[in-house]
Amino acid sequence: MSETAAKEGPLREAEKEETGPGHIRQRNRTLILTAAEEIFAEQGYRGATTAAIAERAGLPKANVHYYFGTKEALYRAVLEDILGLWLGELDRLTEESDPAEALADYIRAKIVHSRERPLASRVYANEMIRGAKHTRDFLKQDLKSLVKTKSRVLESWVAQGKMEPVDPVHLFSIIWAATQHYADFEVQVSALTGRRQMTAKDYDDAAETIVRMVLRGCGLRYGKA
Amino acid sequence: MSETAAKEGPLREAEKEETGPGHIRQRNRTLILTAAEEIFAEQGYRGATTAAIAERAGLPKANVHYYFGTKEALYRAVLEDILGLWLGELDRLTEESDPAEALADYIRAKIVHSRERPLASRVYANEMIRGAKHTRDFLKQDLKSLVKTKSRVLESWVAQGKMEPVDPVHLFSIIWAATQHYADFEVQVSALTGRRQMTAKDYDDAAETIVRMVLRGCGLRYGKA
DNA sequence: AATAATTTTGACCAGTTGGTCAGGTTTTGG
DNA sequence: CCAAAACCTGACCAACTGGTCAAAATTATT
Repeated sequence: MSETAAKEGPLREAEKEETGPGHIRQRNRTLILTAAEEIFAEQGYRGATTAAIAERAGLPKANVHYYFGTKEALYRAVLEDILGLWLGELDRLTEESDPAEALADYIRAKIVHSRERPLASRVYANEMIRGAKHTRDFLKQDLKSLVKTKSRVLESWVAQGKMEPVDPVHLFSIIWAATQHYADFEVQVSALTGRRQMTAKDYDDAAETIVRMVLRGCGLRYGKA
Repeated sequence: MSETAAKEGPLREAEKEETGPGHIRQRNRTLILTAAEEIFAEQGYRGATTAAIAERAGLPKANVHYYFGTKEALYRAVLEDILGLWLGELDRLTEESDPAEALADYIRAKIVHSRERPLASRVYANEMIRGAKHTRDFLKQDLKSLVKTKSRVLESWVAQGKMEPVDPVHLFSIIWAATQHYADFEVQVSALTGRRQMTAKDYDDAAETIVRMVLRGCGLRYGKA
């Protein structure tokens, strides 16, 4: 993991704090959540064991239960962390913005996400594959209404003559599928490129290919065509 | 599951046979493999239990071990079944064929696959997410060489002036991601459309949207643009 | 310093897991 | 019809599972 190196201030981030009430709670919860994301991503929900999570976090198993109670509660906490990241990313799609620019920015941002937080993507993918039992409400309420809102933005773009009509659900599905693929199926992509890991250029090329297909698919200009 | 109703002949399929040596083996192995695909898709490798597979197959657990030995061997058998399906689908991409037609056919065929065998897709997705520990050789040998072969087809299309250059790895990645998304993330797509399940029209619309983006992304004509 | 609140953790438990096996039943081939 | 091969399965096991708990250690508050 590359350091997100902001210049060291007196207190770079809240989590840098090492005294005060609740600081132990904060630190250990973060340790456990990070470890849990790794284990859930690698093993799935049922395959993940609280013992493995505890070991990865460097804490005794009983400590994990002290902070999160049950394995399911911990899983939900991990998912909520991830969904927090997911939402609010679509902000750049507004009626005023230029469709080509906004969509391209969004796709590139999603690819950055796949590169920087692949484990989060994998936990989410696992949750969907298994039927989204813990995420039903999020899907049917938050995500659905968000997509509905953004659909109106797309409609307004079409009405303004800025782009061709496209089914919004399928547009978003394709963008999400293509971008998250590089997190979830990284091992397959790496096998095909012949490299052990994907490089920064691989991710950039992926983003540009997706942008090109999506923009032209929406009747927008990209490159020479 | 919709019946693949071919007219009832005296022996519609080999598995219809009900006598002869090995017919019990054949029937039970199929029962177990089908059940295993379901359970592995729903629960992942570690989450699937041999007891659950046995119950779904309608057989005692010991019988599962009688035919497949270990859970891992059974999992490998399921994967091999699936990979058999995957390969050979790319046959329609040849130097002589028309790129737009061939790619569109391929995408539509993949979507049909997502609709008809979503469980297979989910088992495979799970395997990739978890690092492809049982599929390394397939990826690095069979799949890689297949993509290399098809890359040359794409190159020849470009050389013939039939299409613009596109990175083949990313092209296939996007096609696979987008098409398989409708199997793996069906619950998410359904939540967004507001229907409990995707309809035949949903799959058709999905396919057309993907075809449109891919063809235009490759500098090929689709629709009015 | 004394007390209260929080945190830590080894030991423990009941239920589940993949896998085994011996002794039985059924099917097959002659 | 009979012996051999194939098939079946209840009972069992050691390892592991999520979760509990009470006593101890640490940290916060007065």
